[in-house]
Order: sequence, then structure tokens, then C-alpha cells
Amino acid sequence: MVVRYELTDAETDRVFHALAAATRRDILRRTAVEEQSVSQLAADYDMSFAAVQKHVAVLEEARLVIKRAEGRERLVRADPTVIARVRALLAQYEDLWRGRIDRLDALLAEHPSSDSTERD
Amino acid sequence: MVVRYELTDAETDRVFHALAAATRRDILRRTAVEEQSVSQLAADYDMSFAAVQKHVAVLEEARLVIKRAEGRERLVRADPTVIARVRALLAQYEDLWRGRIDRLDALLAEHPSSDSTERD
DNA sequence: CTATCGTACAACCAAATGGTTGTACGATAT
DNA sequence: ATATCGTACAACCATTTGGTTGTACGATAG
Repeated sequence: MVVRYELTDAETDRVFHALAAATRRDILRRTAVEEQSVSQLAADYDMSFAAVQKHVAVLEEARLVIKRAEGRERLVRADPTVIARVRALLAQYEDLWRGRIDRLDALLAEHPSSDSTERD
Repeated sequence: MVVRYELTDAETDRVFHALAAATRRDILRRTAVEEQSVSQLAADYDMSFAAVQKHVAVLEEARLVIKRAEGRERLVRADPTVIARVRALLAQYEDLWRGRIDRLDALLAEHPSSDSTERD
């Protein structure tokens, strides 16, 4: 039995909110390709370092990126696990539309459930 | 050649923002299963009719739902096409992470492109 | 040791968000 | 004809968001 973590409503809110800004999506893309320090990221945007720092924090709270310390730098890298869960959630909406839903836990989609079986 | 509509940054912002609230995700689920009037939707939430109306408007502006008039009612139904595009976008982030990107248009992900080939 | 780099964080501000109530108006039911 | 239902929309308000600048502090370079 694979313990598949389900996102709560609040977590899902945070993830979609984090994805709802082009700068943050860009940061996600860049850190998906390669780990980047906050100042490396900040260098390419037309806003203050502190602003970029805040965008990274939003991504971090949504657990879309992970930050680790290396000397005085903070290296940011994308973590695809939450993205995968969100993709699965969106797929469920499409399945609902197609009338493809039969399993109860799919109907309960977003509502808290302890665990379920892996399929992906 | 399949004309595949790509979402602009602003459109993507709107879609993710629309998805970043549990009430709106619930409306999307309900209208994915069956067309619902605005007051049918509103009946089940602990907020004013006007508030629900606004949530529906946000979903509509993101083109996640379509509203049609039937007598004095406005019937809302989910439209899965934008969802599908967003799922594809998220899949690209995962692909970036896995180093699976080889085609140029995938690297340009979100940036405006006239058309591309269908694969889904 | 000192200067600087990378970061963290607080305070502040304008704009957007998410709720409310009130008014208006066409469609329907009596 | 009148009352009511379903909706639209404006005005208002508290909170959140997304930016700013300024200060502080550990890590590194000279």
C-alpha cells in the first residue's frame, strides 16, 4: 500500500495561488531546469530583490520549490511532486465532465482522506 | 495541422487564480457533472447569492465555465478545454524537471506561439 | 580587520480580492 | 395586474497581495 498524500483545500489554494503569477511560473520553470540562488533568480526580473524573495517564499509555502543553504546562498529547486498531484486533480475534473467517475474517492476528490492507492 | 490555442500569461494567471479558491473548485466540480443555475449553486454555500455570482464570474472570465440563458435562469456548465491546456502546461514543468525537454516550443512553454501540433 | 555579498525581515503603501447590502429589472406564476 | 423569482450590478468595507525601502546579519573576499 503506497501512502499517497492528498492535498487539503488550504494546500490546494496555496498551490494554485502560487501558480497564478507569471513571475512565479517563470521561477518554477528555471528552477525545474537547474537549481538557482535567489539572487541569480532576482537578477533577471525588473523588480527588487525583496520582491523576488517574496515570490520564492510563496512557491516554497506551496511546496512547489525547496530551498537549501549553501554558504551564504540559498539555492532553490523545483519539486515536481505537488505539481503531479495538482495535475491529477485537474484530470479528475475532466473525468467528472466526461462522466468517467465511478470510484467514490474520486468523487470526494479534494476532501480529506487518510490514504489511497498509487496509480501514477 | 491542428491549430492548438496557447494560453497567454494573463489568461494563465486568470485560470490559476480562479482555481485558487475551494468554493470555485467546488462549483467547477458540480457544473462538470451537471449544468446548474446560479441560484442552485448558491443554495449550497454559506454566503450571499451575490458572492456566488462573483465566483461564477471569475470562473467565466477564466473560461473554465460557460453560462447560457434559459428563461430567467443562467445555466452554468464547466468547459474542460482550458483545464486540459493547464494540465499540459503543468506536464511541461514536470518534463523540464526530468530533463525531458528537447523541442524548442516546449522550452518556450508559456510564451506566445502561433500554433503547434496536437499530441494529447 | 574590513568591505561586500547574499539573504532575511520589518514597515509601509496602493491595488486587488472576497465578502456584504441595496437597488433594479425581466421572466414567471397566481 | 401583481407578486415573486433569478439575476445583474453598484457601493461599500476589511483583508490580502505585491510591490517598495531600510536595516541587520552571517559568510566570504581582500
